[in-house]
Amino acid sequence: MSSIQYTRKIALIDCNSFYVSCERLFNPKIRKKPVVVLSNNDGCIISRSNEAKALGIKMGEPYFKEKEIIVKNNVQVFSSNYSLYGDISRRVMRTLKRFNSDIEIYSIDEAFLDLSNFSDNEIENIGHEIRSIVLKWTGIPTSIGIAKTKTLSKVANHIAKKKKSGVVSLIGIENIDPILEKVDINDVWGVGRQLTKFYHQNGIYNAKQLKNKSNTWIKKSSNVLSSRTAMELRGIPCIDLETKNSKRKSCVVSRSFGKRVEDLQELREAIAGYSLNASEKIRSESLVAKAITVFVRTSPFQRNFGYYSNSKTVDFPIATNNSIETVKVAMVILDSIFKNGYRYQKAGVMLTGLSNADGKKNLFSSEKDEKINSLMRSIDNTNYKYGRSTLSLASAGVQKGWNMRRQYSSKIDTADFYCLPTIRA
DNA sequence: TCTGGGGTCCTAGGACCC
DNA sequence: TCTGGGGTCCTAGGACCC
Repeated sequence: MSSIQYTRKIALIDCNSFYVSCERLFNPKIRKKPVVVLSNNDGCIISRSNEAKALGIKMGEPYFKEKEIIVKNNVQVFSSNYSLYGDISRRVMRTLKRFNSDIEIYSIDEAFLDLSNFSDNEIENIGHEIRSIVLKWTGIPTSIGIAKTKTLSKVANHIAKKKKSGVVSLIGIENIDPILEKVDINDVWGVGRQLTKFYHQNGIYNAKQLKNKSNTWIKKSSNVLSSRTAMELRGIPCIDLETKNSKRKSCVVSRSFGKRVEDLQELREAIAGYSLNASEKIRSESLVAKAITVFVRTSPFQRNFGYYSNSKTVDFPIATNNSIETVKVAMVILDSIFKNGYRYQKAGVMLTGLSNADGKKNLFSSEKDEKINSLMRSIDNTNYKYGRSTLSLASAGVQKGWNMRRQYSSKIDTADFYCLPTIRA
């Protein structure tokens, strides 16, 4: 029996220590050294090189808690540089698309790729080919897991990360139970902290045990999502590849402040800026929002000054993406939830109920709307040409004493001509 | 001193309707 | 005194993901 088989095959391609790898691209001196990248505001550690992991530096830990290890071991530290990472990500995704246009870009550093059109016997080689081409063309190392379902390809990827070859395929393996038995339940895609606790209470500690549990029990004692996970572990596809770039349903812009903010005027500047930002984002995707939410809060970690957190949502009379309108409503909301005497740590704006903007005329459309729309377009164009926030509204402020900290930025921006690094051939 | 940001989906419960 | 049953829609909050 050597007939050629074409079973369903989903690959999960995951960039290794993605942010660290991006920084290393332009800085060969840190290639073999321990490196970490910090979250916005230099708050937490969100990417670690293998050398940093080996030192015991934990994912998601506050930077200040790991500072001692970092200093002692001369770990290289970077503030996050999202325009750089976004640009490198697009290059990686573009490269992947050459293998199949049926791709789901799952996050900045991960994509699912349908490889069903390759035969079972050649699939592992294809995996190696993808990996080496991505490395050659973008400089980014990846791990690749291939299996019949997305959940299983996550499992395969998890194993691939620990292998030198970086590629693991579960295609054509008759009995995968021995493999699943070695996968902790909390490493299964879709099983977080709460579910892990629940499964442990019920004697389920690894992926094999979940796979062999009855669906009715899972659905009854948990929910449909959990039973889908179990089905997928059995090789039955329940979660489709989402290859169509479907439009998002909400848009959030929020930041922690570089220092605590107590003054309403400063909060107003911040919220106005976030509103502008969010409006611009949804305009660029031709969306309009049905409602806007504003939230403010003090630090949940330092309650000695009292804790306060509040938010409020207001519907627009007519769905909009107009900055002037979003800022105006946001200011009204902020004034209504602001309370004096607190040290605010974070605030944000959320645009929800997004839908397509095109051709949305209604009874109340007017010439004035047209003028505003064209004003928005010219703001967007100018900002696109001359850099972010060239044109803004006065309410967004210019001082921005609350702006986030980015002490360790590599200042590399592949989208900004003046930041372009030079590369030797 | 210092603890990120941006998403999705599901469920329970309330409001409302007939 | 007696106080149904079933449906839809919306929202808040929780859990999960990266």
